[in-house]
Amino acid sequence: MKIGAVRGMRDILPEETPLWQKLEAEIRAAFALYGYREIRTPLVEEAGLFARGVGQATDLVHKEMYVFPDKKGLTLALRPEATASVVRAYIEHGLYAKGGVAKLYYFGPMFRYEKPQKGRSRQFHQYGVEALGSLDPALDAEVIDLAGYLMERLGLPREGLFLRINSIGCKEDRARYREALRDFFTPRAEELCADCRRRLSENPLRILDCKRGGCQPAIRAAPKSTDFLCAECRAHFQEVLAHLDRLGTPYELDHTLVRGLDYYTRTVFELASRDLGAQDALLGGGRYDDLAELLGGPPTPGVGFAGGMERLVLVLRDRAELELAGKLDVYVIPIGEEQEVKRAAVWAASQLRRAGLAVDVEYLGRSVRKATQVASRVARHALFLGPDELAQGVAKLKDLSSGEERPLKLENLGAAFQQKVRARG
RNA sequence: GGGAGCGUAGCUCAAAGGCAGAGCACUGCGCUGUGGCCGCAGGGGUUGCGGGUUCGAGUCCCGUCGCUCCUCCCA
Repeated sequence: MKIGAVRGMRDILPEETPLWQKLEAEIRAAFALYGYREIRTPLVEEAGLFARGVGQATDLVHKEMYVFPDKKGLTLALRPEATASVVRAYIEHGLYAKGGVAKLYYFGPMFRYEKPQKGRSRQFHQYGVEALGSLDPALDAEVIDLAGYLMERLGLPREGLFLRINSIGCKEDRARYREALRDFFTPRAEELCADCRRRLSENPLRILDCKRGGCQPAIRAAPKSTDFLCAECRAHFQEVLAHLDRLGTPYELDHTLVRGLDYYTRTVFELASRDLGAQDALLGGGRYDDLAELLGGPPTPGVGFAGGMERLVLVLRDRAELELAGKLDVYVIPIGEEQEVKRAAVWAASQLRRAGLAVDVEYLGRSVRKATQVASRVARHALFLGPDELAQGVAKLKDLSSGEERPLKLENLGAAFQQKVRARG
């Protein structure tokens, strides 16, 4: 092996790209139906955007971010997620001044320096939506409904999925809750793992995320964030759930769902698959009502989610009955060594392409038999062109499913082909 | 960051210290210029990389890189 792809980053080969294209098309279509329009932001941002927006203390920023200086000494970062970029662009271009709710969606690679495993790589691809400008709990519900609709549209059975939801309240609620957790866990510190004892001082919310068996009894007994919601946040959350009930969306209240990014407020949710391993979250999101202000813009509430393409591919690959082969219309096979013939073959291919047909030419000098065999695999028709045909001004067109073969005048070749094929129905 | 397993042909995998192999794929021939089946032949490899032990290493040891999975975290 001379040189290979960088660790945690992989090539998506032509075998797989049709599935990716199909998924992208479905996702775009679903987003469009819910009123979202695409935004494309740079892959590179000032590192400070994520430090401030996502949170300096989060794993994602202080452990997993690709950071590098540019030639002028600016500290740049490959984006580890897109919400901060989208909100930055929203502020920078004054999209709030256009009034209404800004509904934006994005698509593209993200970068996190992590140890690769199933469903987790260093360059991965996310799709996501952000709805900026409204506090309405109906919008939270709509975003969650969009996530559910997307999964339906992709053919993922509802039984294989589950929606976890929680509310972590506004900034003030969270401060009170954080203190309550600290008060609760401090006397029980011996029951917690080393990581959690560290979290106790840094960010007690994250203790709830711990998956270690030893910590579970304490976590189960811990106070719930929903018991610390102010009246407004409580009403907001209840209304979100009421909408979900009305929409017929099943969900599980999960008091340990806090998510790892600092900007989240109020509603947080995760849609996970029962068919994946340890990395089972297909998409996750929530509300982030303080983010725009934190990044120097006007106070603007927002809600959205992000999903992982690779995980979608993992779940969908096996059940892809999608006929994605994509055969050529014509495979042109020049016969013999004569340059005159070869030139005519290349010319014929060019003519057919201009008539809207997908065409390739035999370039490897394989035997006619072999070339025909290849043609039958990759194309619907073979077009034979040798010295005899050239002398008569024709080529022989063979239908590779029926075996039927007919001469085709080279003059006006594209039209002749269309006529021939249509005549047969 | 911690742990476990695995790296041999394009792909899937054999070779348990002694000649690096099979199936599939690829190319040619049987069939001179026409596919699907069958038969025959052929091309292919620094056994991930580097070191060590040994008369001899794909095999044992050390290191390194990569992959897979778990933990952690998250999409």
